[in-house]
Amino acid sequence: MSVDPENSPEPRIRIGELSRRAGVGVDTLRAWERRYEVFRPSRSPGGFRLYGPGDEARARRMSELIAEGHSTAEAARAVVRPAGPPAAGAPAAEEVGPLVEALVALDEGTANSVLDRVLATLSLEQASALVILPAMREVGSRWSRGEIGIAEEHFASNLVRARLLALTRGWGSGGGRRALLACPPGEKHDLALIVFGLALRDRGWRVTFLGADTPTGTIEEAAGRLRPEAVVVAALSLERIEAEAEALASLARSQRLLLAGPTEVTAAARRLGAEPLPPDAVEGAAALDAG
Amino acid sequence: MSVDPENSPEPRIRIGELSRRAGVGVDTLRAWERRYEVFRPSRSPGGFRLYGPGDEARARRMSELIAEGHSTAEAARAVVRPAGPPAAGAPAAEEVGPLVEALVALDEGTANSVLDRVLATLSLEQASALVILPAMREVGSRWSRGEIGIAEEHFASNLVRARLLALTRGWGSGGGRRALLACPPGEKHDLALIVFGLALRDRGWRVTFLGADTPTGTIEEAAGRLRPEAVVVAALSLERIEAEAEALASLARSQRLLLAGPTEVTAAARRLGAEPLPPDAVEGAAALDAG
DNA sequence: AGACATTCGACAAACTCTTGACAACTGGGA
DNA sequence: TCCCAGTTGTCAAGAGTTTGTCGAATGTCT
Repeated sequence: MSVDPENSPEPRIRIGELSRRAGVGVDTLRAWERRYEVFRPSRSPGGFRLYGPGDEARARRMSELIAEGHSTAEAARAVVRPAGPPAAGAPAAEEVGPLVEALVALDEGTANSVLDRVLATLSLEQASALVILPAMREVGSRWSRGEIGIAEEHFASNLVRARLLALTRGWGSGGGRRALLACPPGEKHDLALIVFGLALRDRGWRVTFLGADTPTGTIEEAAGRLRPEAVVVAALSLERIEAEAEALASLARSQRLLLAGPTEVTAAARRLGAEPLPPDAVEGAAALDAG
Repeated sequence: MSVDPENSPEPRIRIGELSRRAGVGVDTLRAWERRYEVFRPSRSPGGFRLYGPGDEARARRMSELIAEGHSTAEAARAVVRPAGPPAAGAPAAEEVGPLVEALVALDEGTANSVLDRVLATLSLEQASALVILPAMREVGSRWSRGEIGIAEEHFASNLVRARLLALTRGWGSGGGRRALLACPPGEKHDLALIVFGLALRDRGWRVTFLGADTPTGTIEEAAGRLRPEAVVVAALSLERIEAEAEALASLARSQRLLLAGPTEVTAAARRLGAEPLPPDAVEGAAALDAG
């Protein structure tokens, strides 16, 4: 799952500017590309390299790793590899703090560069599981502790939602198995559900997304028309499920229904005739795909 | 919105005046037009270029992007939403129907291709005003007539929101005047507000977006911290405003508050100490920028 | 009349391209 | 300790690209 910078509205930069921003010489940048394929810049009509948003992050990360004593080849391997378990957990977790700080400070620029770096370094699934969703959970708990206002929570959700939704182009097309995704009435947190959808998409599924706050009856109607292989309903709090228990049970009789969310939510699944999904969105997608 | 700049009552200026206002040489302006089609000025009977209000913003934004280190060509790519055939009003309106049909059929592929075509043909402002927002209004009214369910409405909002949010990258950065945008509690339709924010961004503003369903008190807190030049609150129904009348009036005492929405909403503005904005999102942005 | 505009072609400064090379450094092995 | 091989940042040369600016001849506006 990669974003191609060609069609991005974001203007690209040439090698000199990248050099200034990242603090790496132009010759070095070209050498890294030639020798390790760290970058794959697009080209201007005349052949000039044009770098996208993630490239500055990659160059910075290279410098960082080299400064920490790794060889250039090693750094390149760490930066270029889309997914890599070795030692990816620790450094990724370090991004959570800065991301949270930027979000609660309503600082769009910083938040976006952290996200650029994270999405450039990690696979989408890792980025979501290790950084983005933990950061949003932290924002949520700061709000429930009264440390920040709803404004900050809204700002953070909207910014992160924008980044994630940008990756959803075409997730409803193709020939794979189809899943219908929605949050029950009253549930406004759809970020984890988006991540879930993206993870499913990566596994070849077709995703139809109804989003937050969707009445159970209309989920059932839509399911009747689309005939998905699975209907996934996600909620953060048990109340939303309890309030709709009857309608969900009815839905479960006509569709394969899966419940996602914290353990108290999924615990209610069997009683309603639904299947529980692991609390982690990415794990959940894997489980659904496997089952 | 001034769809057809030819007939707009807006003052039209010649190249020298634009050069002075935007701080860009006349030769440079002509070169940008010739080489990148950044402008499409109309002409006087004698052949003089006549520029509209958006052109100054475009020129300014070009300078800004170039100062940030982007090449002129890339700045141009980011600034031009390739304007389609002149007088594109009629053909554009023809896209509304197919878009609505695709959306209510939960057909992501078709909906996205219509949007692709529309965004490739028209400026963002035209696409919003002539196609996207009308289509969403049509979806909304079909729902209120009971012809479609909330599922379709949700699907449509989410798909369109994803496309629009993808264009918001960086709208909070830069050096322009800052605006704080939010919908009042209970108001869930933020699409027009996003369009409004994008139109402001095109005019050089910085946008901080709190989104749907934001308590007035937290708007006030955020405004206290960000000190924006304008706070814009948008609602589709008067009820949302009335329910928050007192809080909004209080907000209007400490901030420059503008109300956007249908006429019955903006009619309530003056009573609350706020300023009304035109119902059309793009016109509204132009008005705020001009005032 | 005089300020302001138009087009077209052209130029030069700043930047970037590729290829190939080289010197400084590293980490062993003899 | 010396030497070798691999690694890596930097440089050079010559060609090509990008882009602001200019000149010249001509036309428009008030």
